[in-house]
Amino acid sequence: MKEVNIKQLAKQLNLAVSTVSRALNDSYEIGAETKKRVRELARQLNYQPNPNASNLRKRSSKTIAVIIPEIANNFFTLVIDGIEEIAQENGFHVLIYITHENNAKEAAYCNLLRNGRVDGVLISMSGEVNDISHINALIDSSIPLVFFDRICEEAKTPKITTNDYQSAYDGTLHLINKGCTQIAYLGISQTHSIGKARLTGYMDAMRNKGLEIKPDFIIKQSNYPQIEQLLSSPNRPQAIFAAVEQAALQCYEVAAKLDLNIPNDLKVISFSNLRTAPLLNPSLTTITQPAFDIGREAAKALFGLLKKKFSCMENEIITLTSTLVERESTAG
Amino acid sequence: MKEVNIKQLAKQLNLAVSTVSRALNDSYEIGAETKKRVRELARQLNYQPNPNASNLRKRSSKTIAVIIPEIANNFFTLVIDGIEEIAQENGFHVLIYITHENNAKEAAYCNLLRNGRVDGVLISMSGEVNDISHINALIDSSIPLVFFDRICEEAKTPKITTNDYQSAYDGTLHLINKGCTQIAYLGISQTHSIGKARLTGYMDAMRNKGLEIKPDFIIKQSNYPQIEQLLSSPNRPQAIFAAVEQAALQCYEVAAKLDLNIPNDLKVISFSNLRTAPLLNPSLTTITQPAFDIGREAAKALFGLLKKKFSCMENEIITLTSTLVERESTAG
DNA sequence: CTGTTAGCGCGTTCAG
DNA sequence: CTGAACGCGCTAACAG
Repeated sequence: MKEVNIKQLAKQLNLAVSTVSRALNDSYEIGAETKKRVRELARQLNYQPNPNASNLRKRSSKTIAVIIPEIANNFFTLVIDGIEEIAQENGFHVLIYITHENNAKEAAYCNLLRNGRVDGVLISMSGEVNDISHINALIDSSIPLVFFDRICEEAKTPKITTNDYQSAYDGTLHLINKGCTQIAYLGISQTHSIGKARLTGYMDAMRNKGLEIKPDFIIKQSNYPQIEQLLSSPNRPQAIFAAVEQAALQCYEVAAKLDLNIPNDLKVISFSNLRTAPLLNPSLTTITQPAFDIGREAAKALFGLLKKKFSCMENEIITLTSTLVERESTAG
Repeated sequence: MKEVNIKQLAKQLNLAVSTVSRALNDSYEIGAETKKRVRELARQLNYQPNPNASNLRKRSSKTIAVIIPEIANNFFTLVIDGIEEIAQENGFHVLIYITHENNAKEAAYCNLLRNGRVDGVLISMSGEVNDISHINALIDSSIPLVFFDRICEEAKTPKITTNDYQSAYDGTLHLINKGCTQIAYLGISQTHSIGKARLTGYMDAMRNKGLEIKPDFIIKQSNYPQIEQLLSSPNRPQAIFAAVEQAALQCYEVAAKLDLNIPNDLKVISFSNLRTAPLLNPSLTTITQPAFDIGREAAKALFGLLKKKFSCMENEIITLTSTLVERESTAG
């Protein structure tokens, strides 16, 4: 109701609007006494500058956008937590856009961000096709951009990622060292960076240990029917390498249906980022990404670009490390 | 780089700025032919109206804010998912603010939102003290507000909540029916609505079944030392009622340290909202809130207010229902 | 140190 | 149906 603006402040103080503006922005050319008076009244009237007017004039919004494929997912949740922390430190606002793995939506959102709504963008790409023209459009509009997790190799801009290849390799090795030779791979999508890296890590580990890679044992787009077929076959795998938590979840559900005991009948290892690890089923071995730090690093990289007024010029890649955790202490 | 604005469009089309503006906004007073020409060029030049200018003029931002105590928490994650879905349908943008249970931050954020940055606010209150002057300030600025989960009883504005009292009551009853008589309560904070409701539900169930409520068994601010003391005592409880997932987590960690077997030595039931339920430890019985729907309902209520141009006038309460899930099928 | 003036990019009168 | 002019609230350039 009472939309108090700078003009009203000026009138009440018998000052010019610009003086008030400068006082509020702590300009060096305003007397201490005046500043005090201005601030006093501003606080009293509960004055809040209109960000639209201010942004329009200053051509900066103190806002960043985070574009992610999904949010009901512990990894992205923790990333946001990290991003928000850094944004908060820098006094920035955070817009969230969820693409639901839909490339068209991703493109639409990028377009909405091309004109002053945000100063920079953090993005983890959707799994759908890889038309990256919307990314390029953003870069052309000189909006600083940082990729995390599901990165776009081609783009000349910073990227934060984890050692997906290596941890997939290690995870597979972990199963092999437990005596498993028949290991199946469950993925979700192969069209994004991490899908490829994880599958390759799995395959290389198998190959280097002289194990056969059965085509039937590789499900790139994990789904119930295929998992059920896989697990109910007489020569089913001894172990599952799940590239995403979702796949492990499906696996557990199918195993329950088929009365398969995990880990006795079937060992499962999965990428998973639950913070509530002790509440996890002890039969599940997990590979956990440093999600919170990924968020922090991505945000830091973006603010680095913003401060240097550089935009998308340098394309360093920061790689963080995941950790493997086995829970069942003394099973058997 | 190429910040294309409406003026440039007008020049290229040999039209007045106002005509272009009207064409883009599909005004009835513009000819079909002109509209087509304008849109053609706009698309071609990848024109995107500057939202700051537009918002300033229209006094509306097509943006809502979501203020939550934390995000590394499945409940809030799912709520955001629901909110984002409805926001997306309405073409709105979503700003996220995390207070980390800090009332001062909550107040600061509310103040930032008082002047045109957003058209409405969805909030779940921090657990700290209950100074709600910032809430009232928001309402005074006639910014529509909707509470969810951790509501503020006093505020005259819509509230979305779950049947916390009843499900805490039922959960406690569940433990009692399993033969437990010594049941401890672990909470986090009593200063918000759900803390009170859940504790009351627990107490009423105990009382109605004629069971003693031991003060030692009620830990309002769950923490490791107190849980450890509780569980290592010779007359420790037979069961734990955890009002939040975090408390259950602490409980599992302490139990592991003390070599207590769950559920044989200790039964645990907890409010918890993991979507990946099958990956949960089967010994944990959970009460799950319809988080996604809470988000959707809250957002719908807010958009209802926005459309009617009402702001905070009606204060209906929508109550959704949680579900209790026991996992261990045939333990014993 | 302070006031005056001129836009930022857009939507919206008011004329034609 | 279209154009010219004004102003949203604020900051920046130019005076004094």
